[in-house]
Amino acid sequence: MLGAMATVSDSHELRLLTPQELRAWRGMLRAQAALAKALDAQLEAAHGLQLSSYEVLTYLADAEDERMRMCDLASSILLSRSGLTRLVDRLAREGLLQRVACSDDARGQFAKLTPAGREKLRAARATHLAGVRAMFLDLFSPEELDRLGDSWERVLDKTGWGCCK
Amino acid sequence: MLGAMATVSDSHELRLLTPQELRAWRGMLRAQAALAKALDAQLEAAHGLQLSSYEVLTYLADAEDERMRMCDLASSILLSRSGLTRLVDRLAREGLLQRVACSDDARGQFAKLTPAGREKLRAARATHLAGVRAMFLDLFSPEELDRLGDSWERVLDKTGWGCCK
DNA sequence: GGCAAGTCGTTGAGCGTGCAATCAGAAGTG
DNA sequence: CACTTCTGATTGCACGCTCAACGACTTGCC
Repeated sequence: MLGAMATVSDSHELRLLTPQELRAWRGMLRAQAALAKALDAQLEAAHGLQLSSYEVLTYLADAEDERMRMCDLASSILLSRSGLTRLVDRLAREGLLQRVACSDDARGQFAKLTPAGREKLRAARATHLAGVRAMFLDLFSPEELDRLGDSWERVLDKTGWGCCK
Repeated sequence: MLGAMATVSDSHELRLLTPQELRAWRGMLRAQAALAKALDAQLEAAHGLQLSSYEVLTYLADAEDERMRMCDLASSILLSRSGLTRLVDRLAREGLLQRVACSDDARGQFAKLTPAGREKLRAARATHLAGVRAMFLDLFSPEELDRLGDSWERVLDKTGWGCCK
């Protein structure tokens, strides 16, 4: 203990992280990375679908008339507009969605789910939700999940990301 | 409430996420993405250093003799071996570290911190830790941090990432 | 000792993403 | 109505990452 304190004094003007802080912080980084990679690999193996593609399909399925504007979609999944353009390109090429011109705003484009996309999502959702439960949700009680939700909200307020970059 | 239950029955064979679950899950995804981007941008702006580079320097600084084997480093920062090769290339080109042959194992390479790298890290650490505190650590009490640490540990056990891919 | 299998690090190819520039169209101002 | 300014979406480019393949070396086994 005292030994640890002594070596900490090599911080010249800076308060370093306590072990608890370090554990919470590095744990978060690793856990999130591990989760994302595991879920992505699972989805890829089972349905040949990337996590970002899955997210797009999910948002579309939940949206009015199964379609969304490109920019809304981009900010929903935290992707740049250019990144989304190409992602939608790929999904359209696979026939999972199609572009539809926007009548209100001639600049705009909708991405709209196709029947094939809806079916793909139906199949993938089972896999994905099972994974999310097994690797995350099932590890926590409802109270813990509420607390976690509160935590994220605090973080998101602080970083200021109600909307996108 | 009952209305919500009724609409949930559109899940044919599948239990969908409750609002609490959805909040905890999506919140985690967004919070982590927002944090990583904010911290990365901050470090880049202040010191022209990416988060992954910073991580490498940190691990080296904490290591015996300020050097680590390439593969250990790769698994520490959750990067593929080839990814690390190139990352170390960049850092070596900037003079922040150097490669050193390993005498025990002629296949091996060490990445070793240079004085310039040590100095760079010293400067960057202040920026980074301030950011981590402001956007994450300061938002939680010590008890909450402990609970979060426990949570990550559970997740990491479940995904099985003591070591790398 | 000699051979097979495994490991370490690097390289080439391919992919997904962000940034900056661009174009089309909308919205605000005189 | 003409003019500027802003926004939505796309494209070229550069970058960083992974995967697969490789060469160098180590380890285990007969």
